[in-house]
Amino acid sequence: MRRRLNALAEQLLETVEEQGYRSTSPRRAVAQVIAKQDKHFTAEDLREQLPSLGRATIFRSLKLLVETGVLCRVLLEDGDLHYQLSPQGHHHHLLCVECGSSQDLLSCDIEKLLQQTSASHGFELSGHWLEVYGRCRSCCESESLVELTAV
Amino acid sequence: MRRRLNALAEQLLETVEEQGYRSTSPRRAVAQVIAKQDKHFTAEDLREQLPSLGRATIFRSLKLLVETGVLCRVLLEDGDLHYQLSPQGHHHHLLCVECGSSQDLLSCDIEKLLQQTSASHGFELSGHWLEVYGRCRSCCESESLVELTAV
DNA sequence: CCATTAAAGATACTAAGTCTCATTAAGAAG
DNA sequence: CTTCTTAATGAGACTTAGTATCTTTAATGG
Repeated sequence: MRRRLNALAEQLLETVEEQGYRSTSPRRAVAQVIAKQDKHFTAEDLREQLPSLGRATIFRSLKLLVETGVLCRVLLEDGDLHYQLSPQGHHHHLLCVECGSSQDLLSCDIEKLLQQTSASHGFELSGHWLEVYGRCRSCCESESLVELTAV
Repeated sequence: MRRRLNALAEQLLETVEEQGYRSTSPRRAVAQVIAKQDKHFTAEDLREQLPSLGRATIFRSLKLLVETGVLCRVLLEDGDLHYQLSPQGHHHHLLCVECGSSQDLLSCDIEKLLQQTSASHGFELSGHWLEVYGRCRSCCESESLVELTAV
């Protein structure tokens, strides 16, 4: 009995199949669970939600999904690396240090700036990794709410 | 017999002492070896150069040195984290993907840009992590040399 | 010079990931 | 629908980076 996948999970699987990989039931399960995550996650998070899958399979799936561009890795402020769904192509993350949510920054305006800075150091730019930390709108708002209520 | 420390190693140690930590012989040894590194390194690199020190001591020293601001962690393109000597305060790295060398970028001009971008997403910026990858001047030059010689 | 206490060393443990190898199951072909 | 090939899985050993615990050692303040 092949469980019904939601639209997002189906899309992930398709991308994998398009690249010539098989659509197996462990991969369907992983896609399903990833589609449900509402923030960045670790391999261990998936494992807890998929106790019947082999540990290696989960790591292999994650690796595959990163390679196919479906997932990306996020660097947390403390140096931990987590995974999350990735919009196609180059992008950055606004990571909320309070609730852990993350927004994608699709337009990367720093490229020009980096290009100049690099060049002035005799450096031939080939890439960069940028993560931005702070507090998201809703965390900012809920704090003002607390302040108001406290008065 | 307290081995003579070079100036840089002495400086590292001083910073540690200033923060109220003891100047022990393992810490001197670690400082000495770190001062000699010409590029970013791992705990394992230190361990090979200091086989007589306990493993935990090396990790504890690294942690201490990062906390005191003497060292910083560098994110390589593949997600590996290495250590390297840190100029005081906020900075970024230009990492050469060919020879592994790294230059520090002390002026961080992206702050303003990030501030704007964040604000437009209702995001209250508190920090960022940026690594820049490419090829350093000398790697670029040695390639042109090869090309010239090949002709 | 001694007492206090931080730090070291040994070692077990955890977390994240890879490797090997025997078994299973996609999916292409008949 | 069955059969074949080969990719993928699962189990489990191994690796790498780091932490925790606990006993012993040694830095420094008095």
